This record gives sequence, C-alpha cells and structure tokens, in this order.
Amino acid sequence: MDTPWLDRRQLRAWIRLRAVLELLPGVLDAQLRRDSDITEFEYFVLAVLSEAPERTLRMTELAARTNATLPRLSHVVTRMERREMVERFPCPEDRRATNARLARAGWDTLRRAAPGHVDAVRRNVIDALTDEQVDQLADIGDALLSRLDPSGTMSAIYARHDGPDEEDA
Amino acid sequence: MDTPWLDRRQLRAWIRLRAVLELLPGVLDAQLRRDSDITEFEYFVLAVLSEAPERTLRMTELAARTNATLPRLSHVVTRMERREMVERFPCPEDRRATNARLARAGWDTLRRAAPGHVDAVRRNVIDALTDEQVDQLADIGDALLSRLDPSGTMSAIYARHDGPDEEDA
DNA sequence: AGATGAAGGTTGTCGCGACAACTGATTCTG
DNA sequence: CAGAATCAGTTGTCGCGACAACCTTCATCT
Repeated sequence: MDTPWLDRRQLRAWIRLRAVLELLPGVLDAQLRRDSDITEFEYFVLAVLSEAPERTLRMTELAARTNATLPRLSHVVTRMERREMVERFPCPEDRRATNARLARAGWDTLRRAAPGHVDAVRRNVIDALTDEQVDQLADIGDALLSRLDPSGTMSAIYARHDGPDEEDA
Repeated sequence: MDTPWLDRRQLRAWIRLRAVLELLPGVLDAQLRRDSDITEFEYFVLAVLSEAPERTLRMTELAARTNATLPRLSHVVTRMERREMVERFPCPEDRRATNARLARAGWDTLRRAAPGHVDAVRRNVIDALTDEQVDQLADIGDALLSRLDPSGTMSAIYARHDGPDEEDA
C-alpha cells in the first residue's frame, strides 16, 4: 500500500487500457445480440463446448475455461437450456457433477454467428493493429494473466494445441 | 462479412485480450467495493470531477469523459447524490443542462480510496509488464480506441496536458 | 463406520447497465 | 416567428452477474 503514484507513461497506458475495457465488450456484445440474439459470453460457451470431446464438459471445467464463476455459468446454462442450445445431464463418474453438452440448436447458432463475430473482432481489434502489435498484445496478455489467472485455465488452452481455433468450431 | 478466420497469432492475441477483458474489471471493482464501498466506475467519476475546473462538469461532458451513456451516468449520479458525494444543479447558461459537482464526501472518499486503488492497478497491470511493454500497451490502446472511440473523448484527456493525473486528485 | 470437511452445483436476492420512452429547452428553417 | 428537428437529461423496465445460502456427494481421519 506504500506504492507510489503512477508516472505519466504508466498512467497513459492505464487510461487507455481502462477505456478499452469499458468500450470493447459492449461493442462486441451488441453485435452478437443484434445479429444472433446471443451474448458474447454465450457465444464463447458455445465455442468452448464445440471443441471439447463429445462436445461435452463438466460445469466446473466449462466455468474455468470460460472464466466464469459457477453460479454465473449455472444461470447462463439454464437460459441456454431453455433455448435448447445445450443439454445438462448428470455425470456418471461423479454423482455430484453435471455435464453440459452442446445441442443441435446451439451448434447451428454458433455456426451462423461465427462469421459476423469474427468480422467484428477483426474490425475492432485485429485490423487496428500492426502484425507486430498483435504479437506484443499477446505477450502483454500473457503477462497480465499471470497475475489475474495464475492457474492459466482460460488462456492456456488455445496456445498449446494445433487443433481447431475458437472461431473454427 | 467476407473476412477470413483469424490465424493462430491473431487468435492468440484475441484470446488473451478476451480473458483480460473478463477478469480485470472484476478484480479492480472488488477491491474498491471491499475497501471503499464504491465501484470502479464511481471512483473514475470522482477522479474526473476532481480534475475539472470548479470540480464541476456538465452531465454530457462527464458522460463523455467517463465513457458512459447518459442514462447510465444519470443513474450513477443519482446514487452518488444520495450519498452526498456529488451535487447536481441546473446550468445557468443552458437551461436544458445539468451540472454535477464534486461534494465533500466524494472528495474524502476519493482521497481515501486512491492509494489502495493505485496499488491494485499496479499489482495487476503495471508491475506485470516491462517498461517497454507499458509503452507498447499505450500505443495498442491508442490504436484500438481509434476504432472504438473515434472522437477520442475518453482517452485523449490525460495524454495532452501536463496537469494532475487521474490518481493524483 | 461416523463424523468432519471439502468439492460440485443450484437457487434466491440484489444492484447495476442497456435500451426505449418521455419531458423540456433550444436551434434551425421557410 | 411558428413549427420541426435536435439537444440535454431523466425515468422505467428488463436481463445479467455477484454474492451468499443451501443441498448433495465424495474424500479423510480416527
């Protein structure tokens, strides 16, 4: 708590980051709501499930990968279940656990939503940066997540394997 | 809409950024709620007001600088007014307009909250990065905001003048 | 085995932000 | 200078996420 104020360069970076934090989620969310009637978080849930073996994950694991709390995920899955985008069924190996599986309507939604969403990410993020900055951003993200998410559940996934990408489901 | 998928490097950057977007706001918000009983957004409102001439800004201008919509700001100011952190009074020059002024309790709250908040920003952001990365992040932020906030109301402020910093109020 | 504690989920309540609808003041236009 | 469009704000409704409380089921310890 005895840390000094931020200097001008640090402040400049922080103010910018703060603005991005405030603006970007809303922009991406609005696009998906408008065009596909799902939230960005729901999109991500669909995308993560679509890559999992059997398109199925336990709630806890899904929560970790989407970086949600369990209560939040539970609520979201309840809503998605009503729209038949996912199914819940008890886990055979552990009777405490619940599995979530991508259902037909969810897969269709994901496929239809993907192009527009990727396009939005491109327009608002990727295309604004040079190739060099894209790499810098990835490294900066790594550094920040080492503090925010030490276990690395969320970000590590896509870095490791050579398999399908998030948007590729 | 005919844009291609993201390649691996782009995807890596995007996944990281997305994770940061999901995690960082909650962390900072939780610290301020716990230690000072205000949200991060309220903190920012207080900080912006504290730097304005007469510690007063019109609602529209305050909304622009904090990057909130007017309805959102109006609700927030209503709550803060109840806690006597800010005051609202009609603008003499334009009878449509309302001014918001930092009140005593708001100033006290800001002063007490600042060290802990700065510390949190430091621990979770600044200290995780090299000096070089801090500058890179600022440039990346600029680039992103050129798409997200073309008018530059939010981020430009602190870049221009030599005056007091956000945290310096 | 029985108790204790931990893990995995669900549900309820509350607060905040988005969006739409509205009021009142001001500027523009013919 | 009357009417239309615009600007500045406020208010109401709704949906989502945070947090806390709770219920099972599994793991441990003795």
